[in-house]
Amino acid sequence: MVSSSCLPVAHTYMLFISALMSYFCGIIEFLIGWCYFLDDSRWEEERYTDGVKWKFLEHKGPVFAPPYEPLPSNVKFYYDGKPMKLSPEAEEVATFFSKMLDHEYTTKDIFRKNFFKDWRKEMTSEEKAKITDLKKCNFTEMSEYFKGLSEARKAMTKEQKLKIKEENERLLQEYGFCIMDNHRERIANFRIEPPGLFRGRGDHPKMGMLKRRIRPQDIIINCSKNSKHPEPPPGTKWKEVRHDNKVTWLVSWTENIQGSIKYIMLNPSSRIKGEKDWQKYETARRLKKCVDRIRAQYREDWKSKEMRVRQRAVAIYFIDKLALRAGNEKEEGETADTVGCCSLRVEHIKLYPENEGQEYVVEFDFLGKDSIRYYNKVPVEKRVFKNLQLFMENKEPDDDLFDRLNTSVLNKHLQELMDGLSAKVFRTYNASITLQQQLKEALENTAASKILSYNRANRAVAILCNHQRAPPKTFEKSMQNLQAKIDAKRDQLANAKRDLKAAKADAKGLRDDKSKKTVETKRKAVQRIEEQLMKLEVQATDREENKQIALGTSKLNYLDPRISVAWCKKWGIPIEKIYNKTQREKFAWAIDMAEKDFEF
DNA sequence: GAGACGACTTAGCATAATCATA
DNA sequence: TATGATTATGCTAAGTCGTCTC
Repeated sequence: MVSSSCLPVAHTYMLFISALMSYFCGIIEFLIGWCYFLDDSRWEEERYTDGVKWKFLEHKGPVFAPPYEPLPSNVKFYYDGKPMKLSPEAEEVATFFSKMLDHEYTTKDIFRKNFFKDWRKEMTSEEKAKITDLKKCNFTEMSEYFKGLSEARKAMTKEQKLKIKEENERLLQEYGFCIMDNHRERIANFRIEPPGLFRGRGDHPKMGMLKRRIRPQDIIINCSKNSKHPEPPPGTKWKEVRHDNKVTWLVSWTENIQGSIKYIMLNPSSRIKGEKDWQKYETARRLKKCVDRIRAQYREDWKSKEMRVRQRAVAIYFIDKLALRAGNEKEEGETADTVGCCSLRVEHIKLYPENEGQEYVVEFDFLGKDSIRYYNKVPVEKRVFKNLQLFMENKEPDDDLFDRLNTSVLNKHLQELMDGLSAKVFRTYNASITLQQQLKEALENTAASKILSYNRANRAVAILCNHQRAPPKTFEKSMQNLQAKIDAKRDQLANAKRDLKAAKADAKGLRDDKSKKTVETKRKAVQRIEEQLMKLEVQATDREENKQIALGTSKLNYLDPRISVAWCKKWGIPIEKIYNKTQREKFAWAIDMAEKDFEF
């Protein structure tokens, strides 16, 4: 819990008011709730014990995907060059494919094979008998039709767009919020995922499979007994209505691709998510206090007589030093072949006793989460190197590097070293401590360069955590545009400087007030242009350095927001320069409680 | 201890909304 | 005011990790 000194004045004041009015027993509960609504200091509310997440939960249930609208009769599907009217079920699935025609997915064999197999399941027996080859299917007319619709949407009048916006807002107000205990909370994803073709990442064996439509009878509702239960659409029933207050979800269903459960949960701005987020960073701060001991321990364990201990110790070293993920085992053939630390295979690393002037270099090359490539060459301690050589001895490339280790064993060990410690805490800790250190080291002075140095620090973390993105499609062009702007600004500056020089010469000869004033004006103009130029140059550097790096993920999930808030307060940088609206909402708890002297 | 499962966090991409500029 | 660029938001896949069962 936060110390009472952190409580905002407004909150204290409201509590005082409510204390004064406490004899109005009937309204006291309402008042407290009202106070929390107003001052947003709900992070300081008492927490439940025994895994209870809430006492009261009421919501309106999910919003279902709109029903399928059959194609107009002039839009045709062709098989083997001839138009063919499809049954509504088969047609719907065909539209999913046609909407993706421009995407690389539809050129991939696995995607096409999976799609065709599932599509055929939706066909009538006549259709099934006729449509036997995907290559003979022509979806272009359908594809053009949907492109047309999307163009039409873009070309809508202001009034039409406004109408849609209003309808969305109405839906949001009705379904986008719930009441959890005393608060009206925003729901994250109140719309059920529409049917479509599964888009797995990387070489996913199930890409292209049909993601089926979710119906009310697939839905489990979770709410409190004494709440007004959400109504299923007329003529339908929920699969189940349950009242489990040990979980935070409001709605769940089982998806058909992997058979996993999907949930509707609250928005990151909610009390329940904010508190959890805060807790996560507090655990990472506890790791800071004992990380030296843990590091000494795993270094000691590199020498252990037991192979499993040595493997564990080297794995923790990687997780700590390189911010690798834990690496759970995955079911073969069910998902893309990706790995993390514990699931690394021999083929994923190469050992160099010497490389480019460095000793004991390990080269990592593997696909991690979301099939993002991790490539890194790092020098390691001799003992680690020798251990790795040993772990790889007499193994095939596709054998596990750490054959005596899995995430369960690893996390059990970490839990023993520190309460609440698991592999992912190292990522949070190393990310946050890196940001804090880098911000301390940055010496820039102006607001613009301060923000650049913040972005640099953010970038260092993104690189550590290997958060990559595809370079934006418009990157080259936008870079050229920016360069053109910089060139123009340079010319402008040269002109302004020449003007200033001339004005100075005039003033020297004339020695009157008017020409002195002119010099001053010209001087200011030069100054202004210099500042503008610097700003542009900073922007160009920032953009270039960010080409393939995604900053958002670390900002949102790994960097203790209190570090950023404190930094903003210390240097008088508006928080809006660092966090946009959504981020400010998510980090409201940190903005509320962090002072300029906050230390991670 | 293995394996399945459930609940939750973390992730990149697509699209919508907003902003800047001609 | 239209258009293109940029940023914010939405979407949902893919991880982590604890618990339960055998």
